[in-house]
Amino acid sequence: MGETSAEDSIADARGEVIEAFKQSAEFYGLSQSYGHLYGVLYFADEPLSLDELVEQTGYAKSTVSNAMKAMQRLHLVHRRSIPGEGKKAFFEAERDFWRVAQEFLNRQVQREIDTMSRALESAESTLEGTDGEQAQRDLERIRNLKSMYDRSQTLVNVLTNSSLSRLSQLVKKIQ
Amino acid sequence: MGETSAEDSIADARGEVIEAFKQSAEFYGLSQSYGHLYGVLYFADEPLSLDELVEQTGYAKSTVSNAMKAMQRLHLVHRRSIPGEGKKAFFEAERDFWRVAQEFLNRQVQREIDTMSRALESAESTLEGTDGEQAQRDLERIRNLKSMYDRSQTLVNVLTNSSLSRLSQLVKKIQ
DNA sequence: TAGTATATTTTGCATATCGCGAATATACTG
DNA sequence: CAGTATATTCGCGATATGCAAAATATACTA
Repeated sequence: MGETSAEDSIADARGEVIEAFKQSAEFYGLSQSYGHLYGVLYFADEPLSLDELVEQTGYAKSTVSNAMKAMQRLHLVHRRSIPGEGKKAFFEAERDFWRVAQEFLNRQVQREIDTMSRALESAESTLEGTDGEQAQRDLERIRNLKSMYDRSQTLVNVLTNSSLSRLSQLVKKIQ
Repeated sequence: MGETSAEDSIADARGEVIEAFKQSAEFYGLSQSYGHLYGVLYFADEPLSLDELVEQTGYAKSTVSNAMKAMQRLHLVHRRSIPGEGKKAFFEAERDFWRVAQEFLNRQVQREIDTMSRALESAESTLEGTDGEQAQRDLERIRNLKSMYDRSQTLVNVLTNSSLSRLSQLVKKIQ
């Protein structure tokens, strides 16, 4: 039985976590490559360039470039330029998932809620002057939806404006 | 200028809401047809059969059948059989989104957290006996992740075990 | 301002997904 | 247990997506 070198242990440990990131990426509807690239950045000690990411993952440069663009939009990675390094771009992982979640709630989910709320308000006013049983039933269902979306809106506001520690304390209380 | 009939108003109002459902479906990574079918069921006064759904949406029966199967898995629709109607299946929308979200958290998200937690624990024990600066840095990053996933686990537990009204009250207090 | 290193876009291809109609399987009825 | 109504699966064509390699655009440097 041979000894396991520190390098091997580190590679093994990172490999396991990166594999889990790949599965998570798939779970959230992203392609596995995002999880892989995110994982490499997560363990990197300093920001990595496109070429370094290509070298460490084996993906094509275009793949990495597109992934970086997409993950920047999701606030999963940040772009940094390093003075004296020319045009070269460097990327680092956002390691605080709470920030990522807040940005997502604040932008994407907010849009979803807005779209739905507008549609519901419009449908509501369409039916408000309409008589008949069916119209009244529809109106009630629309108002139910609206009140649910209003509650969601409140929840999103709270989540995007509270710190994680504040929420953690509250969660503890509930439990 | 002609008067708008009650039927037209109802159709218009439903159309707007269903269109918003289609966009929502896309937002959550599902195909638009799911949103359309869900919307039709949302406004239906009683459970609808496959054929009725085909008639109201224009999709092929196989499309509707597959969509119902998928949405049942997501707890967005429920299957009901009506006594005396033979094999015929009827579907109704789950109108309480909070239930849908709870089921999703309880099943899918729980699995995601479990997978990641297992990977992190394994990686942690791989590195626990390893010396060296890099191993220590990795170990700390892994432990950070683990503590974040533990907090998520707590949050999921709270959300899946609390009623919406209880949570709403708390949210009001925070705000 | 020319040169060079680098990022981004485009292209082509393989693969996955969607919705459809036809074929098959299933479960109730008489 | 045969017949029939119904649901489900299968295979197809069209469309979209992901990846890699090549072409183009960009920004710094000397």
